[in-house]
Amino acid sequence: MEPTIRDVARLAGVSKSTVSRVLNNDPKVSDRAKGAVGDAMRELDYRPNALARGLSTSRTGTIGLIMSDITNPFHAEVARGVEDLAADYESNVILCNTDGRPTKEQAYIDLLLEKRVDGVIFLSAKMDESDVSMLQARQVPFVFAGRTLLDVEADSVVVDSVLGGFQATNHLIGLGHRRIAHISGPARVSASADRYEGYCQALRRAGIFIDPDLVADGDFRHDRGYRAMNQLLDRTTGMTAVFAGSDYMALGALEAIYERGLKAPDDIAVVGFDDISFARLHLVQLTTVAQPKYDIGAIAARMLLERIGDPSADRPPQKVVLPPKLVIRRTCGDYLGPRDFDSETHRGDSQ
Amino acid sequence: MEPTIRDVARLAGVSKSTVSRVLNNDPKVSDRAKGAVGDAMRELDYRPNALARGLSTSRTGTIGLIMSDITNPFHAEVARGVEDLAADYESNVILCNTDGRPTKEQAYIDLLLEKRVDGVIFLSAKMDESDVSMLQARQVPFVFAGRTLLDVEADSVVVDSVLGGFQATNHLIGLGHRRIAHISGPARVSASADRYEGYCQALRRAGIFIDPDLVADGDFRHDRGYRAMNQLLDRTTGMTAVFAGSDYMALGALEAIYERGLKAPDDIAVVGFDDISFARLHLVQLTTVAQPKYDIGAIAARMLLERIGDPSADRPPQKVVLPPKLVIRRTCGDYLGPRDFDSETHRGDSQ
DNA sequence: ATGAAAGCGCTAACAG
DNA sequence: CTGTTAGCGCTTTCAT
Repeated sequence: MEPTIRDVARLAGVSKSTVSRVLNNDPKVSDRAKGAVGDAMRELDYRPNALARGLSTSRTGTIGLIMSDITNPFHAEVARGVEDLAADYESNVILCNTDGRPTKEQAYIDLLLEKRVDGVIFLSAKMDESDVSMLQARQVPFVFAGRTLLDVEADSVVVDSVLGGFQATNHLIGLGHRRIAHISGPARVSASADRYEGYCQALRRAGIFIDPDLVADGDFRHDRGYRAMNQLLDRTTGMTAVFAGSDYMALGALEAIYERGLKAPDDIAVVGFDDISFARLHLVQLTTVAQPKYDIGAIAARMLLERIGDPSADRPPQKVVLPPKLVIRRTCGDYLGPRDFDSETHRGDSQ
Repeated sequence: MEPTIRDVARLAGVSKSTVSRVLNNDPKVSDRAKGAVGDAMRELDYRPNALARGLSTSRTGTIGLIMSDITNPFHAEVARGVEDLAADYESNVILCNTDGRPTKEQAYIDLLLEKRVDGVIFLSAKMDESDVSMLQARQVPFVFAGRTLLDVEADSVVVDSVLGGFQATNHLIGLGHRRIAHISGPARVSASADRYEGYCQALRRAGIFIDPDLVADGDFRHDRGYRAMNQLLDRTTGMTAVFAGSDYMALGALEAIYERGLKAPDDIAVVGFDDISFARLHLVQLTTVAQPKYDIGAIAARMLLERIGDPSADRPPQKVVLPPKLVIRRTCGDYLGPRDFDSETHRGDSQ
């Protein structure tokens, strides 16, 4: 059997309480006792039972991470940030893949509640539908990473997608493009709408007409990017650039472009969104709007763990907005107009 | 406060034991009692406390997943398999990123032991150094996914890397290539040695001299693939194909090839290993040896959970070897020689 | 079929 | 500074 606090106590010649005290390094224990207990622990290779401890403290040192799919590189990166920070706080994270299905999400929430996690982080994409009511009822803190639920009071950390869309589009405008297409993300996802909004803002500011024919619906995924680009190529004329709502779609768009014997950036300039690791490959060299993926996770985790740290401090929900960053690579081509200086600045930023 | 078994008992007018019995659906409870308890649970929105339960049963329904980095697409895919299967067994998985550092790994093992996980899955890459002695001492079952520890008796699931290396090289030989280079994986990783061994076997079988000048050292990563390819290009002559130990390195190799104005497959055919999602992109179309990533995780998890299921059954450690699968795409070019039929077969296999 | 009671391993007042 | 005593919420004999 595993040694318990009791065995340690007996071996060290003290009471369980004393052992417990050194375990939680209570200042008021004599050095003598501390030493004896330490020796005993080492000798027995004692390891406190987190279950028992959790049962009496009702803190488990575990948080849940609910996301649609860890296989998505973007999510994986965020998860990494969460995990690293949790480790700093001596907490563990339980992985929950929901595939975006509410049923699965609900089942996981139930499980996490049974395990008495200290809190949970939501990383799914949909802007509605998360049933956090159970968490609220049980007073389990939670934070949203990468999105917010408008009608729910909760911590959240997001990146400014409107700004990102603006940067991407504005960069294209700065390069001299006027007929700029957009391949949007899935409906019902706030990031989609925001990126489109940024696109519109940039166009408007430049006094460019927003042509509905220039926007095609996508869903963030590769295939739809490919199809959307083909539609655009078929239906519009004079298009010289496209801003895709995600890198995957931008990749799909590039394929469609190449398939027609066109070239990027010469014929069509392409800008993506996310900066997944493959965008960086020389083979691809995709200009894109980078999201601070790791930081999204790390900050979300920190917010959560801090709140767990002192539940008494009844601070209001915080909303952290992180800035995206334009990363200029090959697929958008070189600067054409007179504002070369600006362009250089951007380029500098991105390195 | 959270409702407990006691509250349920009181409300249902039965004893705690009875409630516990329906919780574990013990057959010998009257329907009457079962109904009353069920009602009470629903009314109170009762949710059993997994900590308390774990404390008395010493089963937590949680397993640990130790890997170097979830951000690696290959690992993420395996993790997904693990998680899905754990969910089927109503277990949760705790994510542990070690970055390959033994210190971190050790710290995590300690933590998992404190949390009293039912078992752990190792997914790191190094073939030595895992300190599983603590797990053995505590009788905590564990399995290795993607590798084995030679001197440790444990379950493991791996793919036949020798066969994979053979398939890749043999395919190239079938296409008429004779001077085939290899970019190896990191030393100390069994998969590296195995893939190289497969390469040698194929060459030997075809009666082709194994030229040391044709093999360059890599580390599975992109940059090293790029550098290794450049070295090969500089130092050797007549090379018409290269088998890279990983897709990332193959991608790097392709870059080096393109940079010199050469083409794949026309000038140099390239085959990778892993079949990460990007290999499939039209932009890349990398011929590669696919590993059943998801299955590796799923099978490892199933083995572990089955063993946890009945610890009494003292079955000997199992070693599952999964077959890799050659996926033929663009970077290896078309079949040149007379054995067109063979080639078609391969192509059929891969779809 | 059901209840009473003793634990599981730890923490947390409360005395001293 | 240290020990005693109750729990934390569940399972599990052992009676009945």
